[in-house]
Amino acid sequence: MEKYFSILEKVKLFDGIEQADLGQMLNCLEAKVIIAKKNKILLRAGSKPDQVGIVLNGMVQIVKEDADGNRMVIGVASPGEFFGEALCCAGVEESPVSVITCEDSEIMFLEFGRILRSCSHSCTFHRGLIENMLQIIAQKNLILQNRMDFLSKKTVREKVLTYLKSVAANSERHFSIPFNREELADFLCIDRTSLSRELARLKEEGVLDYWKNQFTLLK
Amino acid sequence: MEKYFSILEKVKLFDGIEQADLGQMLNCLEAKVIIAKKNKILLRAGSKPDQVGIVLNGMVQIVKEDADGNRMVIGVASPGEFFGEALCCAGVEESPVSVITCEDSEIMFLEFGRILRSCSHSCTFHRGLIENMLQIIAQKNLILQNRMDFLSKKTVREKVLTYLKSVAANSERHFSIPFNREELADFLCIDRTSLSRELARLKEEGVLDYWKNQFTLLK
DNA sequence: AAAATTCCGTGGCATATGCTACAAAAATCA
DNA sequence: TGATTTTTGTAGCATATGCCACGGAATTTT
Repeated sequence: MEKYFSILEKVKLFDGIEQADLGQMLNCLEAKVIIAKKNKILLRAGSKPDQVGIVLNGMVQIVKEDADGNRMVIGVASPGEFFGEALCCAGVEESPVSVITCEDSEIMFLEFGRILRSCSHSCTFHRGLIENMLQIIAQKNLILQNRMDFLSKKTVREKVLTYLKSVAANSERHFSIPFNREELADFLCIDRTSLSRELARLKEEGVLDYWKNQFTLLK
Repeated sequence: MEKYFSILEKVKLFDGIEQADLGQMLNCLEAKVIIAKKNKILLRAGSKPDQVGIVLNGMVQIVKEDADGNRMVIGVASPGEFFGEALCCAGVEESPVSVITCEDSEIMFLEFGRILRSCSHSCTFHRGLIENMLQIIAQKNLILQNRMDFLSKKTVREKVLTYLKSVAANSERHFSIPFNREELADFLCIDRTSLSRELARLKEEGVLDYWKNQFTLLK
């Protein structure tokens, strides 16, 4: 297990846990590491999620399939990130999503029940784990909420402006965004060319100025 | 405090807490009840949220104001529901939302820090509280996630079908929804008449049948 | 039963938007 | 440097969609 310590250190769930305690903790949580080939199913939709997965290396996709069998990727997890935690915490019986490796990967699984319930050794880190978990999920919550703010807008213009303003709120009138055009369009769930067109209009109207991923809100 | 017990019983956060423990617990959590007139600000955007509010009676709105000062209602809480929990758990420093009474109301406030950290009396219910909190937030998470699924669709048709399928997945091909047309349109963030039009098309094409809020998916 | 209100569908209309195709610019690579 | 790929903007087009107005049906109130 020790060889994974360097990556485990970066896992948010373990924030504040002493490196020295890591070994005992993993033991207590019944940590198991599996080596998975590409396209291996780690969690099957419909089954009950009772483990939290941590990506040690490689990459996994969280996918959802609708009734017609169309596969939709709703998220990915890279090394240091994890999956299944919200499902476990919510206590769902049938997972609405599947989790699949999209590269050869190493995955660590923790028994969720062991995170919540202190073991007989009364390990001191359980409280920290739970607090971290609470914080992680709550933050995810806020991100989703925030994202809904502009997804709920009807027009392209509103979506873009709402997004840009929400970014600007945290910084200056001049700022850069972590997306190129296509990614931004995907993020806002709109067509790329419609986005470009609307940005051009906004610039022409003097509402904002931009160059590549650098934006300035005017007025 | 005792007069509030009947409503507190229904608060999810207290699931599994014995009625007999309620008094001591409220004391431990530094519960305070305030009586607020309509339009009283309970949490001001920009301030640090460190209390969880429980609506005992009346009603509150969770509102967000954009840079232009447009007020947008993003949620309400009725008796038995609470607010501020996700913000506290996430540890945000500046609340992105305000909370305002929209009727004369009675509100109970709990110190969030007291929920997380056991007090010196080592009250037995803390663990239960935290588990409840975790579950509540995680479930909210899944609801948001689910809602994003159809909000992210581009066309009215896709949004409606995705929504109806997600409802049908939990029941039969024949089912009813908890919305009338206008509410459904609001929920899906589309125009009501566009919704009616698209439903008419889908019926004509034999994709589904409906009467009021009763739907049947065909094919 | 009459009146008022809510709910729902339809038609007309302007236009915003998705889509395709293409080209210029920028970035990356050889 | 030259070639290739990626990124971005623009134009044309068909149509889906928001919006307004209206009317009928259903429901509630008086």
